Amino acid sequence: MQLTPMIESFVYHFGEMGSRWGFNRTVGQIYALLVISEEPLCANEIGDLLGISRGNVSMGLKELGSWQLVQVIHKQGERREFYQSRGSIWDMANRVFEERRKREMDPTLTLLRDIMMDEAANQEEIYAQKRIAEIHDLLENITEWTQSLQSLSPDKLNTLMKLGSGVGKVLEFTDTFLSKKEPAKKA
Amino acid sequence: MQLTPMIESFVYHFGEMGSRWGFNRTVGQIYALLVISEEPLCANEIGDLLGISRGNVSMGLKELGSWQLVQVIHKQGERREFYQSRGSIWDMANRVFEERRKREMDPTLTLLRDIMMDEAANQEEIYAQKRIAEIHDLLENITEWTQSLQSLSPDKLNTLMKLGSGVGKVLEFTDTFLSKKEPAKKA
DNA sequence: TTGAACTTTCAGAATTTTCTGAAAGAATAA
DNA sequence: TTATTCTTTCAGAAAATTCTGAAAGTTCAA
Repeated sequence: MQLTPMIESFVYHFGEMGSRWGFNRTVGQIYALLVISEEPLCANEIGDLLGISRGNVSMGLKELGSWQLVQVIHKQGERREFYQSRGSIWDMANRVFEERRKREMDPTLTLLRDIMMDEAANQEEIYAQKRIAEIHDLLENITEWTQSLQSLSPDKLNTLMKLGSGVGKVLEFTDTFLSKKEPAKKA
Repeated sequence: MQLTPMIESFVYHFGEMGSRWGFNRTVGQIYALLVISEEPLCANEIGDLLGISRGNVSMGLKELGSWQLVQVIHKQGERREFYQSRGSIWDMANRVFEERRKREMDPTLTLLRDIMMDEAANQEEIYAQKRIAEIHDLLENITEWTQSLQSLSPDKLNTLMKLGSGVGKVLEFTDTFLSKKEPAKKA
């Protein structure tokens, strides 16, 4: 594999973006490389292509492993380990969401719940709790919603995405539909 | 306003989370403070409560302003400026999404499109372009989808969220509905 | 069991990000 | 105008993060 200008610009940009998704630049670059490489790559090759140390590659791959974004391949008669990105683009997006939820949303929800259970000591805390409850409800909603989207088949997810704002029209209709077919389901 | 243990734990946690949402710890803390304070706060008070320098507060407020998350209040007979969080929790979440989309998704989509336009120089680049196209399509889908969600009324959004995985059932039904009422809409 | 070929770890170096505080700027009142 | 009270800016300090490379660890063939 060689780093042509095209591939280079993709890898570098992905590196910058990576830091927004919860991992650092190098990790992003390593991942980008594995995603666009048809062949699995070994650690040395990754280090050479990106111009980073062997140790750094090792750390990066470990991190990507913990996100379940890469897998190790063993080649016939090779002692080295080769690395490959796992699953389809959709799977990857799902894993990133999932992982971020676990690492960020869940602890936040826990903290907010704890605070909501505390006895408010004064007027200020009463107001604070009210706001915190709003935030908690919003995050909980979003969390549950995204989780249920993830459980949808890729096929249905796609339909939903394609609907875009058309989802508004469907909803107008849905109220009646749901209340007839399944009274008091959740809302 | 005083930093009771309850409020402190909220503010600090929000600070940590803030960095995940595109701004740094201090900015997150300042924002948390403004969100749970019923009264607008002045810059000095914020600095004192958080134990950070006056200059840092100024930078933080500027940043939050650029995200349109805070607004300045002028009090009768006061020379100081007071700051307040803007809008409801939903509005805030929307602004953060919006801002991140502009800063991260849009540039990425542009880059990916550029790469897709390039002539592939060899087999490797052909494969790379294929993958890049997949990523592009996914991101574009997500971007359009979230944008159209944002244009929904809070009311409808709420219904949608509450639906959770029930959305799957609605979809089964939707195919027929949409193709009858609006043939060849988008999907 | 040894040695070759690899991987991982981690202390300290390098880099990047954030923060401070002094100085400059702005608004207002007298 | 000047004095006062606030805000902003930004160079350099401090802190946090990331990276390197040498050493230790692992695996396997012979």
